[in-house]
Amino acid sequence: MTVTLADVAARAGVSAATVSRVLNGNYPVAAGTRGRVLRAVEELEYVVNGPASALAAASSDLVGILVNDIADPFFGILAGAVQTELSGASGPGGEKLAVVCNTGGSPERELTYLTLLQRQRAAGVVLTGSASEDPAHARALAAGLARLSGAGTRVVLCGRPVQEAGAEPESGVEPESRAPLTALAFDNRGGAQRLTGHLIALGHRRIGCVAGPAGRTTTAERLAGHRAALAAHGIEDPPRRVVHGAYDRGSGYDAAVELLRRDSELTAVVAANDTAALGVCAALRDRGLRVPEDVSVAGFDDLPFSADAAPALTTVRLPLAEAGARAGRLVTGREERPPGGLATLPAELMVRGSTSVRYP
Amino acid sequence: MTVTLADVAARAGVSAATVSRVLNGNYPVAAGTRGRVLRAVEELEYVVNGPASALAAASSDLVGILVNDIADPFFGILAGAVQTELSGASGPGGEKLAVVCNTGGSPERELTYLTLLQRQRAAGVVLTGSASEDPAHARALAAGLARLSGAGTRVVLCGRPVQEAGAEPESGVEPESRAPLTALAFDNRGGAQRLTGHLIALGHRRIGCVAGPAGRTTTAERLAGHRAALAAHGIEDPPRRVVHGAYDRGSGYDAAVELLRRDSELTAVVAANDTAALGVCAALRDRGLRVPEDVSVAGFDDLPFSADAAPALTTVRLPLAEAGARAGRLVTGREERPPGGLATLPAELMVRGSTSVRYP
DNA sequence: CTGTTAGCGCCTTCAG
DNA sequence: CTGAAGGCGCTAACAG
Repeated sequence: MTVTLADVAARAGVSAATVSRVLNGNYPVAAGTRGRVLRAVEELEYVVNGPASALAAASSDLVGILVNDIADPFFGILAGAVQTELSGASGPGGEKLAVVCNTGGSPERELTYLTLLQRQRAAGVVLTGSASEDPAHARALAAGLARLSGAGTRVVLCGRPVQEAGAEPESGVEPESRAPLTALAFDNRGGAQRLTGHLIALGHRRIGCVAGPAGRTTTAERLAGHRAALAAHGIEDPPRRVVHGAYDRGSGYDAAVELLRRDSELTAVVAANDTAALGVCAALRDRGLRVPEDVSVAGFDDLPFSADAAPALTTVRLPLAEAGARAGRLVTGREERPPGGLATLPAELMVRGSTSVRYP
Repeated sequence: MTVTLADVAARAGVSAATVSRVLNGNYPVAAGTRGRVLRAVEELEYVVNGPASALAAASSDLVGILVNDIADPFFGILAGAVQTELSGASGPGGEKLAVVCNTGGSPERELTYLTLLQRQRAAGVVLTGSASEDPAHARALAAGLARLSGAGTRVVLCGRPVQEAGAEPESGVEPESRAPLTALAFDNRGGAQRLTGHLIALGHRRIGCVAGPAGRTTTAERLAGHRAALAAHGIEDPPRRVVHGAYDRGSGYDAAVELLRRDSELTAVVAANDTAALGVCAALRDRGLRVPEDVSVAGFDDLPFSADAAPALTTVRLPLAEAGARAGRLVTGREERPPGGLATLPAELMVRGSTSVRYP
């Protein structure tokens, strides 16, 4: 019914082995033979059976990309950049397919997807975004990644701390068989510190913080940077100035309302990301406060729409496209892993209209 | 080395077939036996070999999603919604994996991905976004989709016209073997017509149009709606009032500059989508024109950030999440296909601050 | 309910 | 440079 390698071989008057060789181009074949085979492929509209070759060759051309939420441009940009590099991978193994897995930030789903990808014998996996800080999950994740590595899958962390990278699940495992992890981290801490430092320089002292979801590494890193800036200037930082929330507009809105309820004298707010920052702005406006005249607001990530918000958002730019592209090259083995397996990508302060000197 | 079904069977003291049966849960197995098998699976950390089972069962659990650009929230939302439904597919075949393919709007890449997905024996494919209007590509695409359908892959068009749906590549093909295509279309034409109608009702007569990329179905549909509204009111529509461009901010900016160069008396501009509309706004601002006092601007799609732009964008809301979710259910066979295989989703006019009555 | 028996379609030594 | 043969790991009839 469906045409197979054997059909092509018969049509071309050669053996199946020869057809396989011209198709994979990994072995010398006479030009004439190759031509006949290729013609037969065309005529029969033959399409390789991926599962069959994956089984025989013990390798597939799937690459998994784990993201919190593909609808969020932060991850969309990252995933798109990875994907672009995958399709450019004409080298060893040719075109790879990107399997995008939405974890929704759930550690359980993260593990589930890791297993699913291992089941597919994925050639590589890129984990993006923040990780859970829960030790049990960190351990389970490290074990899962070790199993993948052990199976020959390349693992790249992108925009994640390296906590997993160092995990050594079992001694006694032959090191050669384990591809080492590679990590691309963002300088969240430094970026946050510069951002809050910028607000302090503008005269702000009562700075509210809409932190990201609790228990996640990215949240912790950015919060640490924020606090470091405050501490460096001897500014007190009572716990009531920090509210945790998700990375969406509604959370930003609610968090801002809560922060104002706790302290109506705030003159600035740093948000978990740009989307939340827009929610903060909306909440302020709804309460009759102007941005930045009454309250300065800052975001994080510098997503494309941030420059078009009104006022344009002061934020911290993360090199998402570069990070994704690099992760894509690393996971396909087209780029050498950085020394130590870890590279930190810069976070650049972008000063725009949503922050200004404190007026009162 | 790597643990197989046979290992699990040995450990549990049963045959490989039995292990397969408990794992797939598609055949009765005694509770006790099942327990022993499951324990063995745990102990051995056994993970099914996807390619092997796909080969034997002649089916995989991969679903392809073709998008123009996953970094664009329009597609991110769509893809995310599809994906969410896939992981909820615990029914027949269980969890499906989403393979996201960025075509960049290139018909060639579209065909390439279709072949790649056919090679993987994908369980289904969802094609999103606009299609090329070129007849040759339309034909090639129809042929490709027919091949997929013929191989048992479910095909769903989402936010696409049905031109492909009717294609009959070869007579003589047994109809039963071809799963029929299903299409979910947006009412682009109606939405555009209402949008331009809204501007006309506000007194605008010289309305510039930043249309999407030329030669694409979505562009054509929206432009047709725009023109229908103008025609309905007897407003002339010289060609110079329309400029084509991509769906990004820069294109919107450039197009606006060009439109103003051609006619500095414009009082309104409708853009290809929200992102381009923000570019239009930026261009107007840079030339000292206020939105909406001097020029009204409208977008399309109603992406999340549109409400936070300044001024908030008047636009047309497309039910992206609903469409994606439905496509996900259709492609996994969890929802009946609509009568005739085609459903049209409504496009709702959202009036906000970026459009106002024409101030002469 | 469970074991046995054949392949699924391709890759990969090993000869020639 | 090409062909023949075996097996990758699993599923799907058949028997029992």
